[in-house]
Amino acid sequence: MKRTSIKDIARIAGVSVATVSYVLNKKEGSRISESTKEKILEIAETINYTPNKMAKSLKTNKSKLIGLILADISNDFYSTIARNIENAAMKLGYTLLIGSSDENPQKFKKLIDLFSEQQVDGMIIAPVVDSDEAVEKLIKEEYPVVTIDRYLKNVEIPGIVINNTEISEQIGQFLVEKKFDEIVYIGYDTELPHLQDREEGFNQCISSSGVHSIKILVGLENIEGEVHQGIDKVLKNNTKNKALYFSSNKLALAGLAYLIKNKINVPEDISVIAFDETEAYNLFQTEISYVRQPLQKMAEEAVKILDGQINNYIPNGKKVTFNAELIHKSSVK
Amino acid sequence: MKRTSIKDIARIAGVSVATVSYVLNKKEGSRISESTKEKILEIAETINYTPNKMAKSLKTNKSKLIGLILADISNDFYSTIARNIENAAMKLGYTLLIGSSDENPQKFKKLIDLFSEQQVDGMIIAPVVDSDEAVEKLIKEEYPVVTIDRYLKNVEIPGIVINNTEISEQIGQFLVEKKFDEIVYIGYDTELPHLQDREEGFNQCISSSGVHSIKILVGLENIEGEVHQGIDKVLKNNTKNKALYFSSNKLALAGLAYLIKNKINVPEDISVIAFDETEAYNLFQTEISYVRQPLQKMAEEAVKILDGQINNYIPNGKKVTFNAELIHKSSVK
DNA sequence: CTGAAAGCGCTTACAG
DNA sequence: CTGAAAGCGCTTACAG
Repeated sequence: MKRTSIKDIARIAGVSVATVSYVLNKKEGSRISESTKEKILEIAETINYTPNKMAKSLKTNKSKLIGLILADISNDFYSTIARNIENAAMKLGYTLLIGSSDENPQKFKKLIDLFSEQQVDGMIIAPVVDSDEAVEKLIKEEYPVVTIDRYLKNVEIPGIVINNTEISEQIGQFLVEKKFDEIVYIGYDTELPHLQDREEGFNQCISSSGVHSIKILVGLENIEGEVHQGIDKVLKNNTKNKALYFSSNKLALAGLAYLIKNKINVPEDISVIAFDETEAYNLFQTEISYVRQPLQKMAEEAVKILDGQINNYIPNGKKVTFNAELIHKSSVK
Repeated sequence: MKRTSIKDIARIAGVSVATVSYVLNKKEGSRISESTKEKILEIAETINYTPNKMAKSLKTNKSKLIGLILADISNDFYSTIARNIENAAMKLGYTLLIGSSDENPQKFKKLIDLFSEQQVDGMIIAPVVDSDEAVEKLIKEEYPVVTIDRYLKNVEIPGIVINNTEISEQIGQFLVEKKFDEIVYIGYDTELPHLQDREEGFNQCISSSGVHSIKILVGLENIEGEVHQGIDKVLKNNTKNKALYFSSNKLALAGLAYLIKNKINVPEDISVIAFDETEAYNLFQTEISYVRQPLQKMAEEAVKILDGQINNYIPNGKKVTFNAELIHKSSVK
């Protein structure tokens, strides 16, 4: 695999590499005669010239590469984000490097290092627990970076967030008004701020309502098992009207799978509401009420902000908040 | 964002860049005194040195970048492949560039061009219809490339395939033996060879069996609509025992959503079998019988072959066939 | 044990 | 209208 270079073209055309570079970059400033222009273009075509973006990057200090770090690209939620970011990035001429952190700070840091060594112009990241230091370093180096889905409590960094607390409060309020005897919050036992926000939003409105409520907080190692166990316990007690609020699509998937397997009817036996959208809901016997995040807009904004930082349009980006929306279906009685 | 270079280290340490390079690369050949070695490492640490892989690539002609082109990264099936490839690639020190073709040959070609300009060491691709020319060009340039999921009929190219024809034949055979009065194949109206193989495998065993069978072949523009329409038609006629064979997970998702929405019971009213695994099946009222592809092994092999090509271990890779497996659940009566 | 130098494939002021 | 030259950040034979 021998690649042709600007040099080859120059040699064949009998001109300098500078001339070839000018022609290939269509610079209007220094005009080259039509005849040599044509000749060069033709030669480039016939010898199958592919520009070496790395060499260009080295000189221009712009790679047109963006690094994307998510928790797990095989997760529906993140792959949808990835796809939307891909679209937005491609429109602006960026190519995407992707990596999954698996909620592991070491992996996360490794990806940041890899991406910066690879000279990406910027990164879009979903930071994990204990990644503050790694992200802070990036910020200190003035590396263009924007968060998505998540944020960090102690690091000032531009990013896309949603109204986690408020929407969760809304859900709580909605369930309270429905007069459930027991409202169950299913969430993660985690320090990720955006998830804590969801929990807190829920707490706030529940505690003031006096409705009986419990929480199932699961670890990352055995999500399905703990969700099943938790729901099991809930079902065993004798309260009449119960509602489950799953605070992520992964939890919802685990929970709904358990409900269907055990022939628990929704919403007759128990009501359900879930965070995030997934095509999987369509296979469930009842249409699931869920929280929709405007993922496309969020992705577009993330890329836009990042691009702004890269080109110094925005010297100091702030957080941009999008509003998630509660979509009412029939899974709540 | 000013990045530090080997030069900075050299200047501070009072040595040449060559020496720094040797130390940083831990070359044993030319030994540097322990004292300067330590000094250099220490300086690198304190000035927060990040090696510029692009500059290295330019010199060494190896980027440690792999390009991955799939149909749509937001699709469950492809994102699982992507994740497995990511894991395998990272293990070998590669970073992943990802792009979605959307079954569009122009986009596909665009991605190939982008990736080669970005100097990826090789590509793993799921070629689309009418991409023969673009792929052939790659092959002619001796560009390391391996296909996954799909293959091309008229281009010799190493790749990972599964036994599409045989497994589809098996499914047909299985359904025939179950004595269904009508067996419905739901597939794409497409020229993608691997999908044609599935159709053909089905055809072969059905035609010889004499069982009544019909095919619903849908276009890419309106998958859900056409699947719904097709199933609707099937349900309207009076044959008793019917079975649906969805030849991809996307088709299955569309079909199952329709069945559940219309309260058609599986397998009581109609039996179902589907290609590919997806977590979504877990939300369906009946456990779905499906074809499992060994995606992890396929991804690992793809990366291994590609790595082999990149390093010239394997001068001329062939296709590697994996066997898909029919997982029996309760969706077939 | 260490350095000077060439070169990877580009871009871009500058000179003519 | 075009070219010589410097330089981006590295690596690597070669010389000493």
